[in-house]
Amino acid sequence: MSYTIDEIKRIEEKWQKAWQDEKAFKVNASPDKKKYYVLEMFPYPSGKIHMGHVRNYTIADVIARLKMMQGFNVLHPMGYDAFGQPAENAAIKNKTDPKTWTLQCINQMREGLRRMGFSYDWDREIATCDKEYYHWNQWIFLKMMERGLAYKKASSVNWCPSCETTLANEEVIQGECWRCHNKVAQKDLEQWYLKITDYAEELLDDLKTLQNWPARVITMQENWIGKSYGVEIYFKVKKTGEILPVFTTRADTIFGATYVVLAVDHPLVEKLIKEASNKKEIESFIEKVKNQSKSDRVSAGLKKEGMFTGQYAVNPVNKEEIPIWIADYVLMEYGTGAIMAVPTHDQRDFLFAKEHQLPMRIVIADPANPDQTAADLKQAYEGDGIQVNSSQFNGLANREAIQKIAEWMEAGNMGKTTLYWRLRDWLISRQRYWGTPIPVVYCRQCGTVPVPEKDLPVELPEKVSITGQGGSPLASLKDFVVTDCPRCGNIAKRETDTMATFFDSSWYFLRFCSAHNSDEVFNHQEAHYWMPVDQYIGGIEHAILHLLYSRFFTKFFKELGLISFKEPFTRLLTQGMVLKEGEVMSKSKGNTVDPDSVISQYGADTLRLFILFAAPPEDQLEWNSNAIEGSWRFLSRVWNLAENHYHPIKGSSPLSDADRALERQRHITIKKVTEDIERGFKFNTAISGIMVLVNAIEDYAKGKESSRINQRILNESIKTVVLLLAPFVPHLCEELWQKIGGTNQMIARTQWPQYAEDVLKQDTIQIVVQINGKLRGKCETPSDLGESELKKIVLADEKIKEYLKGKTVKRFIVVPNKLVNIVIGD
RNA sequence: GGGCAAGUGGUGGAAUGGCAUACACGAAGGACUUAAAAUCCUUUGGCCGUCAGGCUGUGAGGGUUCGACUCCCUCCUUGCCCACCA
Repeated sequence: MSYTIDEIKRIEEKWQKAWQDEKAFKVNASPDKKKYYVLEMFPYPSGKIHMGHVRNYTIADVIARLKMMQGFNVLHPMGYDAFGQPAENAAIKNKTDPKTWTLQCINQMREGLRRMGFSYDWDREIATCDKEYYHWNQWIFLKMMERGLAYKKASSVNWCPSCETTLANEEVIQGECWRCHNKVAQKDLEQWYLKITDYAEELLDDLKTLQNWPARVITMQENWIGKSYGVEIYFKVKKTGEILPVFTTRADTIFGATYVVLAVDHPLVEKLIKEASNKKEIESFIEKVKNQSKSDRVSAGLKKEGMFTGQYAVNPVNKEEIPIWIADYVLMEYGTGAIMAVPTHDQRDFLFAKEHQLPMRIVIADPANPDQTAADLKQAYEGDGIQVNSSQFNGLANREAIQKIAEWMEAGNMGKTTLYWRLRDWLISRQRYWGTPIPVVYCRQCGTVPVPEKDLPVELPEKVSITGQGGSPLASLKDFVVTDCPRCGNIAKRETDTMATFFDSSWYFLRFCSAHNSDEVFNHQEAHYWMPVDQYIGGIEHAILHLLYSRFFTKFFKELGLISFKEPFTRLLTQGMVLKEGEVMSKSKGNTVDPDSVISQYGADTLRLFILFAAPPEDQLEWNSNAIEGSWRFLSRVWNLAENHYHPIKGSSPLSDADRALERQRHITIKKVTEDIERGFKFNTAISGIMVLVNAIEDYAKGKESSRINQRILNESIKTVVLLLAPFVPHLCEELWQKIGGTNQMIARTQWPQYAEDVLKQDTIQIVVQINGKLRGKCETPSDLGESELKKIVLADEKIKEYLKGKTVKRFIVVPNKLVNIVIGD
């Protein structure tokens, strides 16, 4: 048979069917076998799979298949993150309902995944919109409620006017909605939160244990959690004596505080401006700032607006009376919502002070500019220096003073050292239909009552008409809303908000361990066997959102005693984006390449090989429709080798140099491919290594190296190529293995090839000779020579002699079995 | 404004202290063919040279080293993340 697309299609369909019929990748927890759990971030089912999915899942599949061949019991499941707003939008657009639309997308997606030949245990397939799944969302929510971790509070929240729903802080990217990119507004609402802040310390500390996570993901999470040590300093309102705490990380600058600024929504503001002569003016300023969206505030940039309240505060360290202002650049969400302003040493304060002609005083002398005065400053000096104008602390290095001043203030009740976190509680209620109903009932007598576990799941009503106009459609469904109070039996109202879909995806990796268990959230033994996930693979865009939430849920399950580990994902790989003409492939840009069209032209194997070969997995990948030809050509050469040059024989014959060289190349390649994948996911160089071996086999088979061909060596080499390629291009390799493997066993269940160190060794090697660091020649020498013998051979080399004529050898540097460098002078 | 990553042929990329450009794409020339496609062979960083070979070369500049794409410092450019976080 020749290598044609029709033949490839036939082979790929044949093996996809065989894997499916035989449930080739179905696994069970068996404690006597070593396990390996490979997981990719499950897709949102929005239609067909795209190139990003292909890349993500191909990487995972190679790892899964390699581990299988290495004898591990490999769990490699797949499911769908199926709740969420796009389904509602699509339902409106296509005049259908979200469930119908979603299930149809799932079917399309599953077919796309099947066509790629991924090694999933399809018996564990889950979709979060199934009530068998969201039942357990509700159960988890109840457990959190029991422990006070799920609670409802009124607060200013992020509100996306276009999605008409609330958003978590993590879903606001640069002031915009992560999904629709519209500006996010602030709104006062009563909403459900999860107390992720209770876990801030643990979430931060345990990042240290994640040795095999990309450093930048760790850094992003650290910054997001944002632990900062500082001092809460007790200023006093002069007139009333009320305490006004401000937070600072720079206690060393306390003597330079020349005014105090409050956020416009600070609780004290109303009182402070009560008797102000320009009260009306101040109030209208407050209104204006309150109505600004976050992104407006940021884009307003350096211009800082504010007003004087007419009141003064007393600085506890020197009893100085300084004015109290309100301004747009101080945020109620962080610290105490009030700051001491030190314009000489904080750029924001500096700009504000210039704008409003407020006084300044230098308290940290810039060592490069020790005599400058506040009037000389063109900008705030934020660097280190020596304390000045700071009473008894004068002369201290400011780094030291931070600590000393904090202790002194604490001792004198002027303040206390404090810890502030940037992390906020997670807002999880959404005013949308297509999500998990929050299992809570509101009763006039009993208040907020959780739905009892035995009444779960609270089912999401179906065939609901969605308008997309304000609020959850659930609120208008009388049958849903009106219920009996589980506690007193009187008539009561159901909660009509649904859960954010990030709730669903925060624990799905545990559900895969017991995918269809209807009695419990997951089985303890099964989770104990499979978890944690050994290798997790997905996009960097989830560096904070999903990966932080999942870590939080895992810590919560540990507290419940359901699991015994602290972190869900041992190793994390974040794959790069797929680009076309330098831009990210996306539907909105219209620059997508449909995997299906590539498959019908070249087959899934070529697509898989190309996407792994074109770039390292963490880098961006530029789609090049020419370059894919190279992958096709390579596979056809492998095919021809197996078809035309593999001939079973019996017995063996002595080896020539050319035979030994090929055999050595075979072992080198096994070593390289195994290490490239395992040590750094270097699929691109692993593949290039196999290409090198194929090139060598072709030369050998064509008689380029020697006129005599040793068929046994040739056969071994071809077999090795097919085995090494099996994780990358599984369909082709299954087919070739059937022809040359000499067994009926699937290649997926065949042992990964081994290499022998002694075959890698060479009797003679080439030593690179440098003179003063420049390449000047090469010498054939026996391996493992000592310095003196090596020196003898190298210095006897004719060419080297030429270079050394009339010079003195000053040093002779040897890198064993590799290189010598002769340092010469005149 | 802060943080992180990256910068290597015409292109994707390889080499992480020791032969710069593996592997592939593209291009050029050749073989086969009536012709084309496919396939195979050869060449392919730049400059000089008929060859042998020489010089030069990894964003720019400096440093460390016998030796630097690799380590350190300064700068430039690009990408990503965070951002009035006190």
